Amino acid sequence: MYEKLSRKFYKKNAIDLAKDLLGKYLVFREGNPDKSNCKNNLLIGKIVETEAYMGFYDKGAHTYNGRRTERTEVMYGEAGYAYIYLIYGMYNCLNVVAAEKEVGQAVLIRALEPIKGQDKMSISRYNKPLSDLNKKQIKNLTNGPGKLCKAYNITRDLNGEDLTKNRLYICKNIAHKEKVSIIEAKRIGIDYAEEAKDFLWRFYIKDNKHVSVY
DNA sequence: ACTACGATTAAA
DNA sequence: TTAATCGTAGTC
Repeated sequence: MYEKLSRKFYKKNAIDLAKDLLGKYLVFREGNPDKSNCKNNLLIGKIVETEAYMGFYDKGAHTYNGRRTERTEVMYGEAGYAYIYLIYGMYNCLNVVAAEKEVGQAVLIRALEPIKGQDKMSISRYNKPLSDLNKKQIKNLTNGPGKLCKAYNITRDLNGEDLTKNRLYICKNIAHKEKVSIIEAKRIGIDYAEEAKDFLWRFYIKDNKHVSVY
């Protein structure tokens, strides 16, 4: 019932991709993807919140004004690859590269609703089994860009990972097609971005309880 | 080489 | 409201 998104799906501007990714499923296989027992290592979360970073004219984007460095190189590459960077010296953020090559757009994955592997996520986040977590900790498993990377054990050594391959990828549910109501809001944490800080380029599923800050 | 700071989080 | 924590990017 889950079907992996194709390269073509990602080849659109970051705003459209950010909206289209809502309600899709982020899947990560820990360990060796080729092993037959890999179902035990599967982490799945529904994407409930995203932000679009639109490249050249977007003062909030790492690629603003054509800025091109070793770090941002992946953003200028082909769509459907993971751009992962370290923020505030201690948290990783996962992005999906959008649009055509050389455009420099990406979508930040801001929050997930845990679907499968919550026990593993709990260990990664709190170094404690799920049964030992309090209500707040359960709510906070994956409701932020740094939190979901911690829960999935996603770090920068997965930077540049091809999301059409078998380790980290995104699926749609073809058995159960869900209509998502999308709320548009200002992006978070880019107060320095002048006029761009007010653009409504943050998107989340209406009424979903796993969205990050309101 | 030196420095300022960030697409965040958790705790006070 | 604030500290934590270090790679990145810009400057010298």
